[in-house]
Amino acid sequence: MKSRYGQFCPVAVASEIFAERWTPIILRELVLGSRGFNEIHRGVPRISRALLAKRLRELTAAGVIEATEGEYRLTEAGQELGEVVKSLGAWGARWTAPVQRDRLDARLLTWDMHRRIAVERLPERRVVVRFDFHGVPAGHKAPRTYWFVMERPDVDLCIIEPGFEVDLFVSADLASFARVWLGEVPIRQVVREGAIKLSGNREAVRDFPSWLLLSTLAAVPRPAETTQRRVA
Amino acid sequence: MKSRYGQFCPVAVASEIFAERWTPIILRELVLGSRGFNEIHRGVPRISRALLAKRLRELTAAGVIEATEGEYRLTEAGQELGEVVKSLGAWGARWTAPVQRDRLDARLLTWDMHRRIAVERLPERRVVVRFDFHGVPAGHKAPRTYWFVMERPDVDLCIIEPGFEVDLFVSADLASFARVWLGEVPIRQVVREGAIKLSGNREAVRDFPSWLLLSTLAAVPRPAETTQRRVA
DNA sequence: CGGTATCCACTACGATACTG
DNA sequence: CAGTATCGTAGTGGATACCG
Repeated sequence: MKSRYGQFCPVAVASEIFAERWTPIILRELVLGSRGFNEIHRGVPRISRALLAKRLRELTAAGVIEATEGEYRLTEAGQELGEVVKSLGAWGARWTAPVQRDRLDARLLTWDMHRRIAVERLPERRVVVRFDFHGVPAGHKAPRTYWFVMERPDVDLCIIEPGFEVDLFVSADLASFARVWLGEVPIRQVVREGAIKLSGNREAVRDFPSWLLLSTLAAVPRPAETTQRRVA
Repeated sequence: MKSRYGQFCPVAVASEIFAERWTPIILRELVLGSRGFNEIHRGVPRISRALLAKRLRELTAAGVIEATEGEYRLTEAGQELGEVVKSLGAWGARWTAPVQRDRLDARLLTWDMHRRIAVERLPERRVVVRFDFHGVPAGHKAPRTYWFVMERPDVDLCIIEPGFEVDLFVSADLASFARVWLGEVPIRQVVREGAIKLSGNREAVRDFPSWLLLSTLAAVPRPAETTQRRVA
């Protein structure tokens, strides 16, 4: 076992575990609650399955996760490393401009969103939402249409027509919706400006903004307007 | 500019900046106060100079550091990223066993140490300390002997005989000294056990343990004895 | 569902030498 | 001191196919 950095400094040792390609993003998935291999992969779709398996093995060997009964779980050490992932994310939310063309991916957005629905605010009956995203650069492989089938307490994400009647149609510019998701701009403002259009069942249109909890990073305070932020 | 991860998630965007090879360690040097190119390189000696220059350019482009008048400085964003470096280091101190054979490097240890001397506790006059490390695997290129020339408020690290009379001789097992440096074991205990030997001027022998401030990570609380820690 | 095996392409990196 | 230039290579990881 050769050390990448050859330093006994704990920053270097921790970096050998944490600062590998894809690893922070895999850990983010685990922090957000993914447990199965394919489930994790949905949150990191552009990693190859072979490499994902390798990274999971490495994290297991490092004692950050445990693999039992086909589930991956953060150990105690892993949960503390999860706090580092959160601070890194908070830094990104504060100091970068994450919504850029080559980063837009509707799969990821809907995958994240379906975990952040306030199920207790949903009506008792099943609610079906259909999303249509536009403003996606051509040549992108991700679908433009997604469905949420929400039946308390479950929220299922579909990429093929689920066959139920749709209660709410959401038609949105992908970049604008991503900015809403990240808390950079209030959803009602974007609806007013027309970059997000809601139609269908009257109550669903009215209540949808309250169902959607937004990213856990949406609440991160941003630097003052006067401070220079980065375009990275 | 193609995105590494193709995700607008701030964790991914921040990882594109932070979780690159060597970058956390370069940032650690900046956090600890290094400013010049060669100064930074002394704290990251195993990176090639070409790659260090490239990383510094990338960090500048990302707005994490600024290069002015031949000095690199953390920006406001960089200082906040420095907090992430510190938490990562704290995690490493808590959950890893950093002192392993292939990570020992006396250059790094002495380089870090010379920045952590309580100069205000030193005598008025110049004090010269000579370190001799043993227990280093053969084939290691780093010297075994180093000198600190301490003349308030400066502490100079030398790898060649500075020509002054030596006040204090420190002869130590490198691994043991590293453990002391990281706060894993008290210096007086290791001196008692014989893995560190102090000789020379009587007062210097007595006071040396109080001059040496230890790593900034030495004070990190470790998990309870009963909790499993990693050997990574 | 949850992976492994194989193969190949690339590129990031280290080594070395050189420059203002 | 503070880098740049050049070049060869090790190793990383993507693609594809296969398996229990």
